[in-house]
Amino acid sequence: MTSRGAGPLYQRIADNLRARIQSGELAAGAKLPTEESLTKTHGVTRATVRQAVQVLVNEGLVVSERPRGHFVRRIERLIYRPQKEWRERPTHPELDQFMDEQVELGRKPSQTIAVELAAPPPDVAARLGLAEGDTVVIRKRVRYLDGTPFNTNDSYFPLELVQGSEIMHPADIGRGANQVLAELGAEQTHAVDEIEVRMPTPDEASRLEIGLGVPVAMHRVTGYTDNGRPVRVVRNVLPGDRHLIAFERTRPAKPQKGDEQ
Amino acid sequence: MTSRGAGPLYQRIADNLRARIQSGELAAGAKLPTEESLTKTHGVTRATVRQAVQVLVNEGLVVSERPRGHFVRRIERLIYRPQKEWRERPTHPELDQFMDEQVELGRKPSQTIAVELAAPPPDVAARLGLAEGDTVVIRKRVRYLDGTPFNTNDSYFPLELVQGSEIMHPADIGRGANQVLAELGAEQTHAVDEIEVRMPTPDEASRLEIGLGVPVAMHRVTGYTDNGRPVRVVRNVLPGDRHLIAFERTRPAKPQKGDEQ
DNA sequence: ACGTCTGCATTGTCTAGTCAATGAGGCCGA
DNA sequence: TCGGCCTCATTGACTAGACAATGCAGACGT
Repeated sequence: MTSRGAGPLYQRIADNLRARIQSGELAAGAKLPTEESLTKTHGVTRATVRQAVQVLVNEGLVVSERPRGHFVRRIERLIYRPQKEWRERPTHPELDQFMDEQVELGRKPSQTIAVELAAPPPDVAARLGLAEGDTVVIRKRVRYLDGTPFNTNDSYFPLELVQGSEIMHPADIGRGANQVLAELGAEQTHAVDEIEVRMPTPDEASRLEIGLGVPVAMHRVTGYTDNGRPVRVVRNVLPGDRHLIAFERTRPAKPQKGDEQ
Repeated sequence: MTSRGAGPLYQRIADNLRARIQSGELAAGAKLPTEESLTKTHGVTRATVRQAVQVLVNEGLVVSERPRGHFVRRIERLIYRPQKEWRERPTHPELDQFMDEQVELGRKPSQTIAVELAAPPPDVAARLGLAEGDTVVIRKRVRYLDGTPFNTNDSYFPLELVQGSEIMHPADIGRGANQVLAELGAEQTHAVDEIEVRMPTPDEASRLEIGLGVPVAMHRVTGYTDNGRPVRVVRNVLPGDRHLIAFERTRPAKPQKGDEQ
């Protein structure tokens, strides 16, 4: 009745609001009508209105700021470049490439570092060629931008490889962990990147202050030496509303037919 | 009371179920207790139980198969390799690299193709250097595996570039769209890949039969010729529960310091 | 043996309310 | 002028129901 179109009432209300968001009538940051007022305009109970709004929250379009109201989510993605690891020398040696880039844009990065010894999770164990009972050194970092958490960066190293090295010290490594690995005779020259897309676990959601309706990308890097030995696994958790992953390719010398990938 | 630990009742119930899933007590494919039985074991009304289950659905851990019950989601990810575009010659020329790989694993791929002329969406217009009022040729594909939709692959070409070519014909291009572009004097030798992580739009969700709690990766490729002209944009929509994006890197000749990216 | 029909368990939708929690803004006193 | 307190609008959590929709299995009929 209010909207033509089929489906349950809460879907129609959600469709109506979604359309108004996409059309720009409700711009990013705008306040949605209160639940109370929606009950009047659509002639349903508050429970139904709440169900409608919940749909939009789960789509990541709307955030709730209790008790101020519901607002259209603002999304600003910063560019995240996996390839930079080997591309550019940081101008601020105490930060890595990602954060370095942000400094140049006038933002204030910071990070926390913790080091622990523990058994590796199954995916890491498999990639390092270890058993799940083995011990790895884990360097856990949370990176912040302007005071809010931005992403996490957890590195896993085989214990025997980095025992006693700077990697086990919970402070920033100015010259980079790759450099330390090289000094230990395990220079990383090859890497496999994997990206997995899913909803955050409750742990991740709280560590990164991720709201409802925001998925994450898990960017996992396995680093290998020249002779194919895996020497580190990094797991980056990137909230979807804050990152745009970008990389570049140039066609190899001898081209072959390729279709529309 | 039922579980120690704080928070609202529905959260505790959700936490309880989540723990049982992660511990393996409720394995992938297992049926959750019915809402009715959960009301009894936790001493709450059905509305509260439903709220708890909804949390798990939105986390992507649980699917509802009405009216059979709720089940622990099965996840199987296939490896998706953006770099393959230029790497390997397909053994089945009528399919592209991604599907080709699946044939080898004994799965049955198929696809639908539609071609239309329309104005480009803003992100595509920006990357092709066009105005939003211009016209582009859009080749829309949906790829299926064993009968269920797997991902979508929409290519955008400037109209003047491909006018009258095979690209405008809604059938498979055996030798690949890249080859056709080359024959038109616009050989693609460089590409920029971007990956955006978000919840699917309702359109995407229905086109790909994506359930609640499953995010997507939007993999956007902008292809350039030798002299830097953008000649195509491809938008791949990859449901997160079905894909693992993978690519490889080798360190360039002159190494520079890099930190733990 | 085979199709059809019917009942049923289970989830989906919706109503009508109550009370709690919380951020913001205004009021008031020092 | 400034800090603290109070009010209030709004969302969050929960109860107690009713009825609809739908796959499946078992009964039934041919």
